[in-house]
Amino acid sequence: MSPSPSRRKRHAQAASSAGVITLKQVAQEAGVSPSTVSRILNGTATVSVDKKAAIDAAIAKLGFQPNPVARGLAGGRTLSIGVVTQTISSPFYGEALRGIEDQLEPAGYIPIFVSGHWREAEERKAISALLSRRVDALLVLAGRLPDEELQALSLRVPLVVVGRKLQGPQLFSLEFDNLTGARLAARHLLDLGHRRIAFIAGDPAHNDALDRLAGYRQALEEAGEPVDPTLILPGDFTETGGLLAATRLLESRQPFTAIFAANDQTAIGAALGLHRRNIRIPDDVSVVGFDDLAPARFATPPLTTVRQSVYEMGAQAAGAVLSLLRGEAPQVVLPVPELVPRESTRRLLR
Amino acid sequence: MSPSPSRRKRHAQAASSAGVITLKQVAQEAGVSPSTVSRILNGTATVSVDKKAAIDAAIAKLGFQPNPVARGLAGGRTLSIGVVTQTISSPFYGEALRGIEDQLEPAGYIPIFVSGHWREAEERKAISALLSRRVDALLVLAGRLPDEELQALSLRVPLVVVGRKLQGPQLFSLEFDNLTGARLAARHLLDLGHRRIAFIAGDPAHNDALDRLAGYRQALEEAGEPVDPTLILPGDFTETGGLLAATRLLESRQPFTAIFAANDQTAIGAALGLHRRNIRIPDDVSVVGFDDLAPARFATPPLTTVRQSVYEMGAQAAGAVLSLLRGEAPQVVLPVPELVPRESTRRLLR
DNA sequence: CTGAAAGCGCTTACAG
DNA sequence: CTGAAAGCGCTTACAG
Repeated sequence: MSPSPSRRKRHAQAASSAGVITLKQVAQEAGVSPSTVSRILNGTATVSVDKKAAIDAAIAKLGFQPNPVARGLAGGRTLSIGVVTQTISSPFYGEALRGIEDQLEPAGYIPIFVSGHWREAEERKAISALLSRRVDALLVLAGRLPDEELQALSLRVPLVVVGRKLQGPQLFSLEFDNLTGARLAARHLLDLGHRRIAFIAGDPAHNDALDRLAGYRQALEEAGEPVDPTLILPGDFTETGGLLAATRLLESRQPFTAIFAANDQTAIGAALGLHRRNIRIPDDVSVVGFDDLAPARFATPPLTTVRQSVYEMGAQAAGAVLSLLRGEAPQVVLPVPELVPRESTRRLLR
Repeated sequence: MSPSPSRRKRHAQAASSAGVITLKQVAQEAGVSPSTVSRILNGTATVSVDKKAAIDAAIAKLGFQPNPVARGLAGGRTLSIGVVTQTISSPFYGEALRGIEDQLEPAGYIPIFVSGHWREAEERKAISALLSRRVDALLVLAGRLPDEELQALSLRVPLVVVGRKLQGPQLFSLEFDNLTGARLAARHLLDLGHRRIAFIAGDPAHNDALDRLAGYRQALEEAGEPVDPTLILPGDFTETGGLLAATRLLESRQPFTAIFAANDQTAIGAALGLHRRNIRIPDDVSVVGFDDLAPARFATPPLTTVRQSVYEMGAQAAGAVLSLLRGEAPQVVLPVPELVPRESTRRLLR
């Protein structure tokens, strides 16, 4: 008997995914060594023209697709990017993820989305799971992790952060111009003659929220209007938060003629709160949102808001990741925020 | 000089992710062989109590986390599940993905979401990318792939499909009870005295859409009402589709007192169409949606709809994947559809 | 320009 | 119950 002649077959079941072609088979077909195939695959060295042709032909003929898992193990690259999102089901993150996906796909990278749910511990866990899967880079959308922690993280893996101001050799961040956007929104209301303008804030742990509040204040100050703290209500970027805030505002009996909400979802919740008390938009109260996502466009009445392309933000962030991976300095140009007047605002009648 | 003494260090840069602990180090620390560590990790064999204790201690001490990439290569498992979604940014898919994520996470699996955008070619490409990454199973949400193709796919990899009726040894599918749900919605309108009830359909390539239409017809027939084909308008499950359909309906000058839309997004688009013509909901026309997602709850007025837990659907589908992976027959119990009456419908006044 | 060989970090028949 | 060894499918210094 020949000694263990079936050794080769031990892993037969690992290849259960049918007749998967390996690099080795391509090499055989092309009459070269696996190393050479690998090299042309990775553009890692110059290869003679005829061999390249033979290999290309073999790849095409066999329909070879390199196994990213093996590449990951051997080369330390997995062609996957870990993306830490907060609430995968919100329209905001949905748009951003779409931008990321669209940008990464043509480059051959695949995003792996994990939700942090605005909880520090969960974000940390998500990142650890992503790292253990050897993602090539990380893209963190907002969240509550301390800046220092992200800074430290970027020592281990290329990192792009949305909604912070951070930088480092392998660290890049980008932000909307929330301040300008919010000033636009508030000024729009001021221009329409509104003076008692309430603001429903976003999650205070979120830079965007802080900047939008600052923009609101600034616009009022620029117009020489006092900032009345009783008109500033807490919110959390959700419809429920907006509904609650509007209800509280109404109960406080503070006079007001307009509401500027920190995002569209908040504005829509607030609109419902007004509706419940038979207050009509825009006849009785004007409402402005922020983001210009689908819910704003299709609200009844359609919501005046500030357009920030969340999709573009996602795409640019993903582009920055790709730059970092190539060892280049990311170059991003975000579209400037723009006011989109629709039917939820109107001139104040005296 | 000793011959190539630095061989060992060649891959130093692969371990760039800092001091990653390997299984080998755990074995050393515990004084056992790597095989044994692997075995207790996988529960693959009974191991003596003392060794197990030593290994557990070593794992804890070193903070060892097995490398899924290596596990994938060696064992043929990657602990990742490929999920083909259609529009990652829609509220519907957002909810479903959340359910999937929540179900998979505690089991140690990670979902990899890829969008098919309702295009056959893209779905095919997505699946191929997922397979090349050696996902352990596939979860396909709706889409346009022919049943036969999915059937064939399930020969290669465990497959769960949402929104079809398919089965096989490694194939499982689950569906909402759309027919019942749609009958509930239409009957609600009939009970309120409506007779001229328009229906805005969903994407006809989608089973859900067909079943909802069938439910609408059935309810009318049961009530002895004629089904008027001029009151059945095409749609595509989007707000824009709903808006267009409502506009066309109005322009057709067909009399109607209620609209049943194939999903919430369509209903919201239709509501905007009515609003543009100064038709009030529910005073002039009643509107019913389907799904009960956030946009329905926070619409103005809040939308009467049929509740189908999309989240639960996602979670159950993911649960089915896990069952398949364990070699068990999936056991799913979907909540029954339920009518949620809100403010967009009211009794027809004569 | 190119091949042979070692290695990535695991898993798993084999053989006690 | 457990170890030594081969192998998963690649990549990459080394040495021509």
